[in-house]
Amino acid sequence: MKDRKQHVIKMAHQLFIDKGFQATSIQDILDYSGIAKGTFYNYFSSKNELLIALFTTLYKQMEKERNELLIGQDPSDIEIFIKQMELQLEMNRSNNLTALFEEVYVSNDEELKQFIKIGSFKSLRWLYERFVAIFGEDKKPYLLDCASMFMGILSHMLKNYSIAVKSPHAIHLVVRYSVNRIAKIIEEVSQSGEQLLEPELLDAWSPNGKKNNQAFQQALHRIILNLKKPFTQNIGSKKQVELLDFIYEELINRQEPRLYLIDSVLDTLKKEPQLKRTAGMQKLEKFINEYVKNEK
Amino acid sequence: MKDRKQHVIKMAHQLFIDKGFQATSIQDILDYSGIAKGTFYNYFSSKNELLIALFTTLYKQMEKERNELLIGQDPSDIEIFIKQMELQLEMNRSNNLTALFEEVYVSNDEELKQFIKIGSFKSLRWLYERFVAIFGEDKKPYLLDCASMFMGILSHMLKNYSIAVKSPHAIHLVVRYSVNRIAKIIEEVSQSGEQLLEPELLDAWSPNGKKNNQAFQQALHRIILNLKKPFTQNIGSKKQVELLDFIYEELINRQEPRLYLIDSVLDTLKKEPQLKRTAGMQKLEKFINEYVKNEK
DNA sequence: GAGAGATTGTACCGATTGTCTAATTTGATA
DNA sequence: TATCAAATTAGACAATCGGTACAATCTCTC
Repeated sequence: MKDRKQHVIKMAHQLFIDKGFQATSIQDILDYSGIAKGTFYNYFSSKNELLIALFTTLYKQMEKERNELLIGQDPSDIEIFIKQMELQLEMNRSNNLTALFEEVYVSNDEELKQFIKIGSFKSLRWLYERFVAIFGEDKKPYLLDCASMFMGILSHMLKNYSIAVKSPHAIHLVVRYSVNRIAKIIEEVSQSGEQLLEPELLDAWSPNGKKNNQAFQQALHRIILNLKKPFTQNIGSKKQVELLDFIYEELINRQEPRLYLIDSVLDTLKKEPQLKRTAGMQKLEKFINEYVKNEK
Repeated sequence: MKDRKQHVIKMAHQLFIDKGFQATSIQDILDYSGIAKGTFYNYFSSKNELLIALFTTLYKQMEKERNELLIGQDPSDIEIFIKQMELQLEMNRSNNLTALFEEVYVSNDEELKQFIKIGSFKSLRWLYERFVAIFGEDKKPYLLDCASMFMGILSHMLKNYSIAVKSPHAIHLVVRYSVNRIAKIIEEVSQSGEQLLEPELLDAWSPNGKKNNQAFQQALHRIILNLKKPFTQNIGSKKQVELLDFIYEELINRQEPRLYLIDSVLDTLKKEPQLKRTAGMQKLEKFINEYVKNEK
């Protein structure tokens, strides 16, 4: 069951690499992975959901391998950092991730956009924290600027250099070049004192920012409690209570609430006669849209 | 007639800004600009063609205004350059150009992709030439690297700063910050001597670079003439001669040879018994790959 | 072997791009 | 002013796509 779903993801990934995301129709995926349409929509609620599932597996794998490079090593060793960057760029290349990203970045699906935005935010944060470890706490005020610039230098130089030179060492050369540049920039900005982005912004951007807010937690708790009421006496309604608790836990405790899961659970709950079209459910949806998805 | 077409472009532009390119259907454009579907397809062969027409007008306007800022001014004055960058970024912003670019960059339309690629290449070249004027001829070997890095720094910092701070001065601050950084980088790389991109690459990338080369034209002419030989006496073989002439014209006269067309014509020609697997055909293919596609 | 859940195949819906055509309007010329 | 070619219109139409619905079938577990 689980491996079958993974198999579909894998086959779709292959098609996306070959033809691109938009150009791959669902029928292509069905044919290529040998499943029926009904099965597909049993696994994923849409083509975008499949893409999110694909991204998630790739992200996790990348994070795992990237972190393994650090085990037992000195976090301030810049050579380790270079290896990490090379690993990530190499994975991007072999999975055609940059192309997929760009293709999807401006999609019409709000959920997908959010997902990508969170992904790029996370890698910016990771970069910032690595910079702190490498260049020292005293440079902190400038390191978010520098992380952002490093991303820009790296991506642009890699793109242009790859066009110019077909070399298997492109990634290696560009990473080293970019690291040399950013090291000098860090020296320079910490002398001139110029700064654009305060590192505190990371907390504000973080999905946790809102969640650490006391008012947020209380409001959510109140809403969920209210919705659970009709079920608390009825023993047969354990499932609904569990679903509501799940939403609460996911929003409060999970670093990155899986919005697609929450949406799915909301859908399930909305099918419940006792919740369908109630004011409480609408309030919950509006609340999530407002404070978690930052919409409306 | 002409102004009517321009009117459609203008209306579509408005819709693209409001809803995005993908999300705007042709029907939307028809309704909003009050024309019939037939008229639309009389003006543009597709929605992508319309987008290219829109980009073209915006490009021209941007180039015009940007160059006007230089009239009667010192080209090495960095303040003028800053004004030029601000102008371009401001136009990007007000026209939602960056979003449109990204949305379209990975489209499936080869022509559209080529168009965008040429656009970004042109602005890289412009930036390089401005840097030469500002930072001096002696820095030339490093200025293509720096132009590329400047683009990266600028776009990433602007994106992140705009997310962080809703300020009308965002563009102003980010441009100045980026210029300060790149100025120091130029000093630094010209001391360390590190280089990735040779400025000569600009000529190789340029559509005109190779084509203005006398040797290129003569060689191509010789190859094509050679291939036409078997057909010149036979009146029934007009088509093959026309196809060969087409390739020649397309490569020599067209600013951006439509490679997909040429490939298609080559395929057709290769099916011709008199050309199939001949040394001449192979020479032509190799020639095109080498001098036009910059491959192998 | 009975039954629940997963899977299949297929028909169907609505939206979209793009083609085609017959009828009508416009505009320049004689 | 009359004429006629070109431009424009309205809409039917085909093809494709994402997604829904559902009855029939298969698989696995108790």
